[in-house]
Amino acid sequence: MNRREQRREDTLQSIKAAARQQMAEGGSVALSLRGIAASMGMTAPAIYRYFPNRDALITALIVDAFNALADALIVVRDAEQQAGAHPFEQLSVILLAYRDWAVTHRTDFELIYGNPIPGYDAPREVTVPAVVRGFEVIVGAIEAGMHTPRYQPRPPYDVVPEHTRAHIAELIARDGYPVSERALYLGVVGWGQLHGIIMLELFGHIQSVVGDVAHHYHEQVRCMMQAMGMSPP
Amino acid sequence: MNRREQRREDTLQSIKAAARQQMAEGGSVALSLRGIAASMGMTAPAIYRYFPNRDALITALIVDAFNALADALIVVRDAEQQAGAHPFEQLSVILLAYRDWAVTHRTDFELIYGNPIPGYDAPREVTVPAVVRGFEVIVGAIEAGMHTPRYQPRPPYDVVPEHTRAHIAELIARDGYPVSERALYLGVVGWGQLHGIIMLELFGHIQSVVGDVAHHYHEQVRCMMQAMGMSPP
DNA sequence: TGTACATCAGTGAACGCGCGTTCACTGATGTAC
DNA sequence: TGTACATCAGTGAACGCGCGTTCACTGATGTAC
Repeated sequence: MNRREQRREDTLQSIKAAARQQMAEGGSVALSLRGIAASMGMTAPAIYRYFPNRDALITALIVDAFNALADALIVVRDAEQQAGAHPFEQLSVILLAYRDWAVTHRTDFELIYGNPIPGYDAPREVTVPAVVRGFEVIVGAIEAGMHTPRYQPRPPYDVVPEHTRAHIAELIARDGYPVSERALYLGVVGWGQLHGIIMLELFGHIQSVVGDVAHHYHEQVRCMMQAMGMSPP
Repeated sequence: MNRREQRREDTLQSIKAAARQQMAEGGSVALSLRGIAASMGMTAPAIYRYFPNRDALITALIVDAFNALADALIVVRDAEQQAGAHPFEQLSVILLAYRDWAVTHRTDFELIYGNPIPGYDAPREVTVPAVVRGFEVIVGAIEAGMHTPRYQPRPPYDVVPEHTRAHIAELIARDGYPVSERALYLGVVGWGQLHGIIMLELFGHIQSVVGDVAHHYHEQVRCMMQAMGMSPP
């Protein structure tokens, strides 16, 4: 990488950083090439040396966000593994990290899980693998924990509803996930439960009811795991 | 109401209908006074006879949406009550109606529960009572059911975590809700769980995992109620 | 090491567009006598 | 019932703004001999 390539890489990262800054201030719709360029002391057409158009920039931001979220989960998972934690302890910490990332990077989280940007269609072949990377961390911990004595199946989460089971089986076969149907099912059920709290928190609908949302979330992770039979030691 | 007043009322409703249509096509950010006027065959300044500015129109749309959602829940609640259904059956049907409204009025749902519109701040004194109206329907059914033998408290949802309990107690005292702490707690917990599924569905993140989302949601309502001790007859 | 040429990041002007909002106005609808 | 006046919905022109994108260009950086 010579000097020119280095500078190009630096500028590219600066553009994305400026874009994130812009989103932080006005939401994901506030993204504008002219605004980004202005905040960098450049002119708008310069951006076109780095991205063919606005949509390409948005796609890059989305992929970055999904990967950053997955990275954050992997980091804590690995740290827990190093420390010899039980998979269910890993899972608990991973789920807390999930919310943590969402609230500390709320703009990125809104970008990937909030309203789609009008006039922009995320190319699924690019985004789906990035989503899966993060989701696999959660499901992996569930799967690992299910093979230990601490997993005590408990109704109603001891069975996978037939209709959903059939669909999940297909998905596992098609994409070759190394997980059981039940682990994937419990993963998506748990994901849905916690995702709701995070969305309500991000958009300010739940604070007035529960007070400290971090506390409430932590409590719900605990309750959910208990209800699913992933009991504490 | 004379002819002029009638026409005024009609036009006002037409403006809001056109606004909803616009949102349906381009998301809540696509809302524009000029666009609305154009779709009605009017000129933009005419809108100012009905709303002092764009924000006032958005506020009206938000309040309408919250109320429409609450109305939808109340309608099914009342129908179930007429039919002599047990409060937990009412609750189940109410929760299904919640998702139903969200997917059939997805634009309105996004407007009230999705990304805030940049540059717009919803006046809380107007929106909060509208939110509460709907939430009360859910909590009311829980409260009623808790006084019947079909409620069998079940861990971990048999206790309200102390920190949250304190906050909820304050809220009940301040606003004078006619419900118990536990009913409100179970309400907000359940709301969070189901809200997540709806948001994931609306933004297309869950279909590829579970297949039929309506079916999955229905199943999760059942599981959640069972886990909370609101068992079937 | 020095020179000629190629590459390419960034500029500045321009395009056509849609936006919210204001203002002075026209013409229809309603009211008072 | 008819007339004079007030009310008010809607128009058309205009404002200043920011947007994505294009184009021909300048000048710095890198490469080949």
